[in-house]
Amino acid sequence: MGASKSDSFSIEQNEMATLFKALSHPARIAIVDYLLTVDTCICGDIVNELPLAQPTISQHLKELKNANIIKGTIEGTAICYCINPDTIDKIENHFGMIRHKLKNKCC
Amino acid sequence: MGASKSDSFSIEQNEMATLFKALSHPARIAIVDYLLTVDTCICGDIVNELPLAQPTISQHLKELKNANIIKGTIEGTAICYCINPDTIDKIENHFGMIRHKLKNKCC
DNA sequence: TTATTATATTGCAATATTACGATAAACAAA
DNA sequence: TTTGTTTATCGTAATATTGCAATATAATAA
Repeated sequence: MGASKSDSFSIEQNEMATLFKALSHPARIAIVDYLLTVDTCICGDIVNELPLAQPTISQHLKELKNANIIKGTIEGTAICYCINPDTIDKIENHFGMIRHKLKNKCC
Repeated sequence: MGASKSDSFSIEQNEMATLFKALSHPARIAIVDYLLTVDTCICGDIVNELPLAQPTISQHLKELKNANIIKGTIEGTAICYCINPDTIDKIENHFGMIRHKLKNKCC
């Protein structure tokens, strides 16, 4: 088939899968890394930082934005992209839950 | 093209992307969830828990194992799969780093 | 108005993923 | 041995992802 049976899983499971999918490509990890090293949030020069064409980077940015991992605000002609700390919190909480449940396990 | 330009990114970036890709499907999130709710680690019955055929689940387990998110040890005819806490640590550390770097940002 | 600059969208080819039936492999029990 | 039980692999169809050239859009500058 190819399409995932997302109906069969919980909303929470689908949400987490969507977040991880947004982070599942090295270019998108690199974009997040870059956003974290730049002092200001003005980030139109990501194109110069990565070995990918502008449309490809625009596409990766869109996926990160759709997943709420970054947010972008228009700043004249440029766009200011930056990390959305709320989503980072969400992912951290998920792993906190995993860590908590692991405490009582045999592994 | 379709293939990602993994050569162009750092080893660390590729590693994290691989980990997130392993978690980027609701069925694999559900498998991790299930492993966390079961007291013992004997997990051959995941097939009964998820609405997917046995070969599909075997494939998802293989991907989780390749990414070191779970480990499996042979237990007679069955296989005991369980979470690999080391990999959970690795992911948590990554977000710890993100959180740390975010402290000084404008977002 | 006409550039110029920054970003997004479209369209398409190459590749990867997902799902499952059929089958194989490995092992225990009868 | 044969039978059943458990897990893995093969083959294949349906779908999704990736990357980029070409083009479009939007805002500013001249």
